[in-house]
Amino acid sequence: MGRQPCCDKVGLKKGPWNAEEDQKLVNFILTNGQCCWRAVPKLAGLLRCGKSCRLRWTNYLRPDLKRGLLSEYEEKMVIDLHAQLGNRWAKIASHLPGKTDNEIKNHWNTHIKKKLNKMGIDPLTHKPLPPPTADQPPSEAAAQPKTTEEAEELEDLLFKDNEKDKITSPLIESTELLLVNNNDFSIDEIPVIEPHEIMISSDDQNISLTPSSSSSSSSSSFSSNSNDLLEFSPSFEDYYREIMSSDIWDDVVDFSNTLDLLVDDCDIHEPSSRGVAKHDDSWKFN
DNA sequence: AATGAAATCAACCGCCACCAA
DNA sequence: CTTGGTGGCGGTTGATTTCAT
Repeated sequence: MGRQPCCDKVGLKKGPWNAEEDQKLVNFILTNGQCCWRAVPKLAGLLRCGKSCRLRWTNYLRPDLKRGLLSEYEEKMVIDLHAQLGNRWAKIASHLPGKTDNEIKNHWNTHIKKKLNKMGIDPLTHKPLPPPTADQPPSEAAAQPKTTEEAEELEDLLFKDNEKDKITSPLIESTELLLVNNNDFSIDEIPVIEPHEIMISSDDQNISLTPSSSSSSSSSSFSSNSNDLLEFSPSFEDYYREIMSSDIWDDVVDFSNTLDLLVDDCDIHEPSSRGVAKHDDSWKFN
């Protein structure tokens, strides 16, 4: 007698989601909110497991997701948080608005791990890897930094130099706090970024939202030294501030109405002819 | 252009924590 | 306290894409 499956898997669809399924799920959740994932597939008319629906929503369809690669300082945040928390991806993701645990986990495994290895840092312990022995000839994977550039990059990644490139983002201040008092700082004290402080990005442009009045005592304005940050149009900023200041997640129906407004103003590109809704195919707003 | 290798990432699986009965 | 249901998490898989030859 084995473990009872999370749901009746007979006749359930698996694998990649298509645009039609996405739409059904989004429509259902925007109309009814998130409740009882087990019941969602049936009520939404999906031949999916409830777990699969939850995962699809949280990792891909949620409107507050910020898709795309992690920015440089988000990557730094991940490294630093990982040093404190280990593989607690959900916890790490909670400090990076718009990013999912899955995304961060994937990014860690595919990019950051290699990067750290290349720089001679053990991604598990965040300590320098032992120098190669005779039995263990040097490999590229565990090489110590050789060039000045590599050493500088390493330094950047590990936040050793707080004075350099001082960034006034609330995100970075959180990390600086953590570094200044690394020994006794609890990661749970890192302030989760408030909605009005969120920086979101779309495909080709990043959207920088300047908080009207910052809740942070040390940061009165949001700015970044990153050149790819652009001020977004006031209309969107106003819109975004409006929806984020309302209790959208307590009352998803309200958000649905707001989204309708957005949809009215934006072109939604139909998913590509490919059956699988991958990345930007499903819901692309102009 | 063809092919195999490597990289990427969405999705699945199984375990665990929490909560209500 | 025990049990069953549910949601959430982290590890892993495997299909797809990209790169190298």
